[in-house]
Amino acid sequence: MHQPEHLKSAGLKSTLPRLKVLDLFENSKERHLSAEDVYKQLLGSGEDVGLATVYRVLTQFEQAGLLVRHHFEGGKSVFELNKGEHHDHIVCLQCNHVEEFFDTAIEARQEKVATALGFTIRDHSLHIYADCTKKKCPHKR
Amino acid sequence: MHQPEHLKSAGLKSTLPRLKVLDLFENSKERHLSAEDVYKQLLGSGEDVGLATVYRVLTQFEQAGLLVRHHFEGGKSVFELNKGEHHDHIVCLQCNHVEEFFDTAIEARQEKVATALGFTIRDHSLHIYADCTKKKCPHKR
DNA sequence: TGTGCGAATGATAATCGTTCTTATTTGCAT
DNA sequence: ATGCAAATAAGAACGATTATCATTCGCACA
Repeated sequence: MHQPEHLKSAGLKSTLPRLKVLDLFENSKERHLSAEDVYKQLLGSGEDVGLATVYRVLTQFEQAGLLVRHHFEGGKSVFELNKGEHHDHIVCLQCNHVEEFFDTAIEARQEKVATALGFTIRDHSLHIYADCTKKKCPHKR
Repeated sequence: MHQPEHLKSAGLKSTLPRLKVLDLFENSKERHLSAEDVYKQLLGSGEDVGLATVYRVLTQFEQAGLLVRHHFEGGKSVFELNKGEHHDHIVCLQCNHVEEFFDTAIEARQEKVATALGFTIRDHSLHIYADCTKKKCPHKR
């Protein structure tokens, strides 16, 4: 059920809080979770973790490449499992659900634009904030 | 020198702090300023404004459409004069200078992607974080 | 040109997300 | 089993931003 190997290969000890957090990301319905989300869900599951530990673990996982951090509007960081391939995000303004997408043309144009301006891209983020066109927003929050 | 009309047409009283802030954005070398930047520059010019007022004024100007707010990485909001036309940003990782660009192809693809996923775009932000390719970063900070 | 009132200000406290500190506990090699 | 470095939990501290509130100011009107 748990994957201590993931942690070990990342040079991290296999501790309870770390396993719990990893588990949460692998089994949670929402791919994108904030530190607060993680903390509350763990508390709700009867786990006894400190908020500070959650923040520390998330940051460590980010540095280890297990998680990716995003800065959406609203001031709080959001994390997701690192699937390896980059993608951008559409955030539903109704329910805050996050949809992922990847568009080769957009990626290519970004490179072109940056090069033309004399820059070498290190990172980028494209966030689209949008309304779901369906009558009732289908994404459960 | 000052433009009380701008304020009046926005439904805002023409007060000293507001005129000073507007002036700063119109005459400052850097187009992109944080609340702290504005506060320090005003203090440096001998003005006696409160930090709270700076935050209040910036938010009011944003709502009035005079300024646009951006959330770059680093946790603080950055503002710029609203020129009317949308554009995206490249942030220099060396000096934090912000360069603006607009690419029709990228904008079009975004619309296409969002529509395909069943969304109507309300807003979006594309931030490219990059290194300047010149030996010495030419942008003064 | 005063005068009054509601809006705007500045000082400071409060809030929010996040990080730091420290004493205690834990994983794990021995 | 045992020891020790690493990890933890609790709470203090932090930086950016917002709220509170008593005082001051802009401005319509007399």
